[in-house]
Amino acid sequence: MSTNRSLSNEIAALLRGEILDQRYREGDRLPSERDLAAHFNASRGAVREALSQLEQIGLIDIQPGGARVQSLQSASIAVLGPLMAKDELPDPLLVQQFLQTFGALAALSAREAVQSANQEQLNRMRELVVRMSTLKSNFQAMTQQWHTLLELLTEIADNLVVQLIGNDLKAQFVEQMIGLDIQPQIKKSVLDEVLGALKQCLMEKDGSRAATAVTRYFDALSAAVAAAITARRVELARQAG
Amino acid sequence: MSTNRSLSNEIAALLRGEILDQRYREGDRLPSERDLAAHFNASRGAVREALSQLEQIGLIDIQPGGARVQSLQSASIAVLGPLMAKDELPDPLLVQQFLQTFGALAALSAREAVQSANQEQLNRMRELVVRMSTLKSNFQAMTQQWHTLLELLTEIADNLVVQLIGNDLKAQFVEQMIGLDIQPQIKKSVLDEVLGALKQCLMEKDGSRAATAVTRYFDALSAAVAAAITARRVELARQAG
DNA sequence: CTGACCAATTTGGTCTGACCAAAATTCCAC
DNA sequence: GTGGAATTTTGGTCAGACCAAATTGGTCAG
Repeated sequence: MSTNRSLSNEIAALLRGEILDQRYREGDRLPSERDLAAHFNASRGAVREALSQLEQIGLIDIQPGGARVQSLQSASIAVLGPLMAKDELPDPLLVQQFLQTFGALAALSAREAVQSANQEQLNRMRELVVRMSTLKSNFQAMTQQWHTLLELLTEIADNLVVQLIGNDLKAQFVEQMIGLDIQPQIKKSVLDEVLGALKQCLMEKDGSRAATAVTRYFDALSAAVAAAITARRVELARQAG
Repeated sequence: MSTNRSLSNEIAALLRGEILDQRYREGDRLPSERDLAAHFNASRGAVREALSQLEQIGLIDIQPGGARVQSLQSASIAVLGPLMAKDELPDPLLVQQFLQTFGALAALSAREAVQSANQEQLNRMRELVVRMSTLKSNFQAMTQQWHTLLELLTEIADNLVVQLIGNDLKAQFVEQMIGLDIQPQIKKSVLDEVLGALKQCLMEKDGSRAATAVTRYFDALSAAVAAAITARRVELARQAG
């Protein structure tokens, strides 16, 4: 997807980077399509397609008379990926917010899934949770299990809105994070609590408590990941300075 | 935004509608850009910009050799608006899922906002909740207050990810709903419970309970709106038949 | 000097026709 | 049949042109 190296995509990426770097202020006019074409040594058509992409994600507003930069707050999710990839390490706060938000949606899925699941689905979920309990020491493997569980939850919950948002979030986030090889430290006690609660919820078909447990996990995860990124940032700064 | 009546946007809307109407199956090849240009009596450039839009929202995948339709499940949020506007009345289930999801994000905002608010912000929130208590009988006015409260919550919570998702959701949803003039029936007892809980949470700075209260409200709201839409559908069918 | 009005210029939207590289298709030899 | 080469189709890009709307700049009345 991001590996699409067409010229218009490259131009879009460059302009997007400049806007996210605040090199234009909100409301500023971008150079005209003809100027941009000359600047990038491209045709107007290629520039137009690039600008069209930026308009789709809400970064600019194209009108006869000129394209204007819009405020980041009014953009769409699609800016998150580039925003996080801007620097070598993503902004810890942004990552934390990202995981918290993802957690909120996962909690909703968990609630609905547990409430509406049939016995066989409950068993499948339970299996996954049990298997996770045996992997507490291996973060990588456990994360894999979490992915599987979350997929199962969204499948059972069958909420198209959550699914679509999840698509966008994953597209923006996952490819950024896998390369970082972050090893967050989550307290074993929290993990035990979460997994234990999940097991019980599955037996009692208590969706609300399942949501609470998932929220608890993502709270811990987001805090731990943010801490890990901050630590690495400090380390990088020490090496550089 | 949607009123942009440029040719390429019209073509994009038409193709989008055809895809959402399942007139192409997942994996099917769209007609070539040249064929589409001839079909719509437009130039290839205009068609290309339209296709580029559809690719951005994940409905199609453009590759040398042809553009292929992707599964709806792998698309982006931007398809929700057109999907709901497809028929005269939106799908009740989709609307319900929409409001539930929105509620989950609102609950997250509420939790973070209440936890991190200073005394002045707490007072402002409290004011809004109190005012809402006096408007229980007027759904329209109370909804307005809810909007204000949610805006305040997101502002205080200051979570960019939630904000961006909220932008997208509102862009897809609000303009569809305001025209419907739905009057959902929410039990007074639920409203009392929610508002009372909120008041108490604000005094005790209990973010988690605030989240629970917001969730409770949106659960009731989504069920009521879905019921209202279903009722109107039945009525329409009766008139038509 | 200010503000309203008008003309010239700039800018986005579209069209036409062309070329290239990669994918898809066809066709042929084995 | 089957595999591979040749052909066609398709997306990506370029160049130059025209139109309508918006911007800009100048002009003139107050």
